[in-house]
Amino acid sequence: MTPETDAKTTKEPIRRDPDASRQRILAAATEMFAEQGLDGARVDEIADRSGMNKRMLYHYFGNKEELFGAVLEELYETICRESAKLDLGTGSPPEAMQRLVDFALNFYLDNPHAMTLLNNANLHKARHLKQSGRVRSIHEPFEDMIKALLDRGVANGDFRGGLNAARLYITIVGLTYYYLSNGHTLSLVYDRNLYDRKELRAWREHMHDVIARFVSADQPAANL
Amino acid sequence: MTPETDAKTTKEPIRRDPDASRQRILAAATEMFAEQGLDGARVDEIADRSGMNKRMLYHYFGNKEELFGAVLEELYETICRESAKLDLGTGSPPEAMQRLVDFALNFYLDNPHAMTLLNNANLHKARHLKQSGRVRSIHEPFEDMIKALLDRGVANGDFRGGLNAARLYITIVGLTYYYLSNGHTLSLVYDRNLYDRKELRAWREHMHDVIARFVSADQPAANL
DNA sequence: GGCGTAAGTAACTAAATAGTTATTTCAGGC
DNA sequence: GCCTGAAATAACTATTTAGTTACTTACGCC
Repeated sequence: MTPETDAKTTKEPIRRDPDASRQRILAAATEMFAEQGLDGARVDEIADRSGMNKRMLYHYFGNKEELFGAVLEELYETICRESAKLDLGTGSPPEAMQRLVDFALNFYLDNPHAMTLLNNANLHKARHLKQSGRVRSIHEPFEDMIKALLDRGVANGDFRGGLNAARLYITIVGLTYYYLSNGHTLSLVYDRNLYDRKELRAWREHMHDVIARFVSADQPAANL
Repeated sequence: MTPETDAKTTKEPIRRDPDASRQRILAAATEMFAEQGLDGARVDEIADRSGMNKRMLYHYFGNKEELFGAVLEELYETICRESAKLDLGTGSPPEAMQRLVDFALNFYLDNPHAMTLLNNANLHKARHLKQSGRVRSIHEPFEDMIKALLDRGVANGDFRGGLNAARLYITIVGLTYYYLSNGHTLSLVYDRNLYDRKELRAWREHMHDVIARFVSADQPAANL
């Protein structure tokens, strides 16, 4: 017999890396919860996909629900990190507004996970996020950036006054989110694939149009 | 002993009513699926809530998935039935457009079930609806009604030309749906209750504003 | 009025599932 | 170098769950 037949002697020591392990579980959980929802996701499969033992999942996160909460928190951090990259202070206000619209659309196109996760959070009335408290503070800088853009546009004469940053943002994301998140049922209703390139490009232009008309300074009425 | 002690003699015959039974199961299932999602809903609880034996659920609908499909089909029928009540042919075009916006908002306010059900349908890429085929034809008359309104508005000089009915409708519902469906997480982000009366009234007005500006005929530019 | 079929019931089952137990193995501080 | 606590494993369990089986009961038709 070769020495290899004895498992104990051949097995090299298992390298430990708590941070990486936690991250791998979180990544696998994000994927699973996004695909199947909170109730549809299986703890055993999350463990399998992460390559970790199921026990570790309980070790790091407590239970399935708390793991879901951790996934949601990480999602908000990602949204925050991505939106921080956006610079709305340069370029003309209308052009910066276009970039804001594109940012929202691109973000949800690149992170389709985000929508199913948020839908699940809302199905459960956001109770997994309520204890976190960080959600609000994470959003604030972004809100401020939009306010500054609106102010700049008004000063410039491009935008009308009295616009509300929060409502504007909800409007932009609403147009993005509903189209992408409900695209499967909408594609059935309208009998065409709303996810194909052409349709997406048309929707992007449509969003630009809706938002531009909404924020633009009122045209001076003729002959008054 | 009174005759009542013998269960057999006291028990009055169980009245049978297949249509009503089917309907009661469907109603209970709609409620459960809306509250908990497809995977979160429990077949036993649907049976309990409907007051029917679980076996009947399989008798009428085959299995849990097909039951969910039936719930979704009924939902589309409800949407169709409700939208048929809407008359967009009377009143001025801008006023009729306001009624269309109000209709969408009121519908989802009155049927919050609809959103969680549709979200679940989309989580599963609408596969429960794909065989149904009826979805598209159900929507058509509504689409035609919006087209007619747009034509009327253009003829009138109230609306600009070249507007697309489907895109307009997706826009209106998008604004409604995202606000209501993601209201729990949004309420956390903005630290106020988006479902309260005042906020809802403000959002309704905001929607009117966005849509009015989107469809309105371009103001004639001054001095040209 | 009786007979076949559809409506309805209760008790069961096999598989799946979240969470545990008991135990071993590594890593870093002293 | 050894000792303690954290990291990791495998096997287990108590429930839950979708779906069934075997049976009974009402209804409509002739």
